[in-house]
Amino acid sequence: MDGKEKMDPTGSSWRLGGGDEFFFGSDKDSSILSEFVWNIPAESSGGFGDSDRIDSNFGGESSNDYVSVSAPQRTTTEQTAEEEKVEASVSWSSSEDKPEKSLASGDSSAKLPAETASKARKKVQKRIRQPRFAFVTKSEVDHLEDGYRWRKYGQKAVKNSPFPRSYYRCTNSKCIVKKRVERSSDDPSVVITTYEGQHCHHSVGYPRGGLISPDLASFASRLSPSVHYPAGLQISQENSLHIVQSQNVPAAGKIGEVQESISSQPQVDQGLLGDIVPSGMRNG
DNA sequence: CGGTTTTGACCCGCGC
DNA sequence: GCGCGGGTCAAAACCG
Repeated sequence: MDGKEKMDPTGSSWRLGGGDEFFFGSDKDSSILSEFVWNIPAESSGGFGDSDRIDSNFGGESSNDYVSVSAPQRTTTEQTAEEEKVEASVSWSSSEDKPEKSLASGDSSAKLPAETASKARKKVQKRIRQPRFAFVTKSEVDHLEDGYRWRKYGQKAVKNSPFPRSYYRCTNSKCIVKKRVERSSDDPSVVITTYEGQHCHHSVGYPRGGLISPDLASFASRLSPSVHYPAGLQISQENSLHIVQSQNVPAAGKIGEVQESISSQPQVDQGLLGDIVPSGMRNG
């Protein structure tokens, strides 16, 4: 049971999903966040799901990139009015993930009998890892509204944590985005949300200029290794992320502006308009 | 009635 | 090769 410790809760960084991603622990991020002066106007707390355009390419080419973004957030306070601000730490990572996930999606095989299904399952065992990023959020609600609709498809007890981990999948059949939600065993008030993949559609919400997770997602997804960001971030290519805090971020309540700045990077968004899926996956 | 959640079983990767 | 832990499936239950 304790033969293999995959995680290192005591470390300054956490390893998840086989060590693909790093992000700052709650204890650390608090200090980090304090260095990051991401001021989000209260007016922007209109809602959690206002991402308009989630279109960006994960740097699929880059082998190991780690990006981390930290930013104080405001919850939608749907049911947690006392939760004024949510501190979030975002980290993103990508690895050689091939979009052959369609196989596992079970598109070709319509409905197989239980027998065949189990067999088919054996064949379809290529678990492809999508680029993903996680962010730590201080919130009382574990499942934060992010503008997308999710369907829970599993829940598992986490080893070093008394809290279970929930698995969600985007309800959009064409969207392969998944996310995991779990509470930090170290700080129950912290929720760790891990997104995997990219939405190929717009959120169900509407643009309101709020800072919400999809925005962060899109934001983070645009980041490329060894690139300087207006947010004062610098990403190292050495499987470890470095946050070079230096000044206030211009994220004056609108990550979208930041996206604009970032979009000037190569291979970022080619005006795909939501079709971030690799050309190979795009089935007209 | 359709969509979502629950939950146990199954599968896979990894470390030993 | 084995055991463990994580991730996913799928049927049943649940809910609006």
